[in-house]
Amino acid sequence: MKKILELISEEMQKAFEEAGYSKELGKVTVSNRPDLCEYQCNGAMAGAKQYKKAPIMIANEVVEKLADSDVFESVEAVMPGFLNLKVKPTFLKSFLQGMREDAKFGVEEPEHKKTIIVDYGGPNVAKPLHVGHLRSAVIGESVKRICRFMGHNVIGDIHLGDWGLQMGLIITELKERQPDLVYFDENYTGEYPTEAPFTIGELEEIYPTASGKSKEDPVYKEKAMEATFKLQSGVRGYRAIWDHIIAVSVTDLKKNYANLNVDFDLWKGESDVHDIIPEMVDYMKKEGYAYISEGALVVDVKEETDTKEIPPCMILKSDGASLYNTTDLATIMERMNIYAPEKMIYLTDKRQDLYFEQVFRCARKTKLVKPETELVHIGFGTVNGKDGKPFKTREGGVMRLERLISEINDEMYQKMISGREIAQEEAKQTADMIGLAAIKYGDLSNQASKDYIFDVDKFTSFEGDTGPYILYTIVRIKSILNKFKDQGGDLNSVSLQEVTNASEKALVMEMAKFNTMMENAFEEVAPHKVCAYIYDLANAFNKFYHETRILAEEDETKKSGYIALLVLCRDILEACIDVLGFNAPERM
RNA sequence: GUGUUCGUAGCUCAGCUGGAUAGAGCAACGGCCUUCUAAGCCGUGGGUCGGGGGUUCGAAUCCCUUCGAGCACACCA
Repeated sequence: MKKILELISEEMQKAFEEAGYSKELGKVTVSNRPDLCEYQCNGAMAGAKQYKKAPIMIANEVVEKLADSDVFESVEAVMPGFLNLKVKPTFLKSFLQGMREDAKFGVEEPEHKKTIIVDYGGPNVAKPLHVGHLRSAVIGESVKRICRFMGHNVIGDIHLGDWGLQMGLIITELKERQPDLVYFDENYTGEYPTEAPFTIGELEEIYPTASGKSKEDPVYKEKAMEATFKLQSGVRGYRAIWDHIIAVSVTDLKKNYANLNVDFDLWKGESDVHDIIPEMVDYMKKEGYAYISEGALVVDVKEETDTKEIPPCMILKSDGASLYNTTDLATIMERMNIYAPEKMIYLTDKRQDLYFEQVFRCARKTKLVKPETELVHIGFGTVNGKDGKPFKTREGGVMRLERLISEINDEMYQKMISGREIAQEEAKQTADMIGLAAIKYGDLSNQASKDYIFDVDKFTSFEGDTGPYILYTIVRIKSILNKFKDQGGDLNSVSLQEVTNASEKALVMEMAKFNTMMENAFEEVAPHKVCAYIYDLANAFNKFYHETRILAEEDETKKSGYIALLVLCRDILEACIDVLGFNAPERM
């Protein structure tokens, strides 16, 4: 289905051509002066120089050609040469009808369905999730869903940090505490226990302890590195402990991500590519891409057009060990082999911009990917507290994600139960939904690349441009539709009508922007555009709502049109919040 | 030092592929609930778009310069 601006522009372009001007001038945009018109075209001014004519003269000639247009209700030429446009209700009605009949409200299936891998989440096993993990999860999930909505084949990969020194640290600390565990007995040949010798709570305490010790004690650090090496070289007992760590940790991670309404198609980790690293390194050496520099194996990624020095991409450290780059490149290689994606989108902190530039260049240069494979890094800003510094708890510690969520949800719960009768269970469930919407919308409505202030007070006040406001609007619509059904109405038999008043027309024009907006959000990988859109749409609806008596409307045809409009509006809003990764309750 | 991102209302942010009077939310002030959920709606005040040049009929938007802030610059991830 075409976009509304395309249809309007086509009509305008025809008029420009008929008047003897280039059709490119007929580009129409949404008006930035809604008090004057609905859409505008500035082509007359752009063409003035080319045709050596006053813009207003060109504009007047174009106006004449549009005298009996099916699209425009009015076309006015205004000094110095603006073309101010209003569209006909019949035109809007048929456009909206098209949206209504389409499962994706006018978003077309792509000509070519791409396979896209979204790499986000990136938690380390055995470490609890904290606010820093929030953005990757929330933005990544939304990016994944936007791509999916656009009709592509999308794979979300959590890309666990499960293979580095941290694993050696945990194993070392475990050995210090429980040296008699069977895993540390080199002569043991039997089966290892199926139960892990620790809980998630213990694991989360062990890691920071071990990490602290290794920073102060070189001997301890040496042990941890040795343990890491033993693990990576396949020592049985160490692998068995590692399996436990992963199992315990992943179970906990799944629970936490589920609370955020985030789910991954792949739970791959750095460990998954460990075995193919030698193969990749050999290939890079053999093809002459990689060489030894200052003891380390590197690939040059400089380009002539660079305005700055780009350091080479390091493949192996001078001690021969692999590093982050190595696993990322090996992961790219593996993904190309298994899934052959046409696009890979990475979500990490924006401080890793240069790093990903190096990795992407290296992957291209060494032909791990095809020349046309798109590699995209979306770097997001840090989450700061009200003071502008990285977000902390009131006591100054790192804020765990679980705690953050429960604090917000508790606030929502209090709001739910104050001054009204509601079952405790329903209040709890609804509070959780609203809390999640508050957190996610609060994050997503900011541009990903910017740092943002995570202000708990702001999030729990839920007035204005917030997730709860969006949910509230949806709930309002649902409530009206439910009443309509209670009064014997049938949602399937209502039909759209031509708009009759200003706020209704404004609402319809907002709804009509949907496919344009979604395509734009996809192309720019920008969930915040979806947020901005539903905020505008919710505003347009609420204004319409206040000016219009819907259920009390006596003209049945008109009422039918209102209800049809509400159904479509609800469906669009719900499609949008689904893409953002949250849902609306029935009541709130 | 080099590169990079950014600087818009008291605060948090949109707008940036050039268009008419620069927009929201919060905060402040004032209206609107016997009528479809007031977590809402309507209104008032608040700006040299960091500064200075330039391109253009027209610049918050593009170019240059300058000031200020954040971040990154091979053996961490």
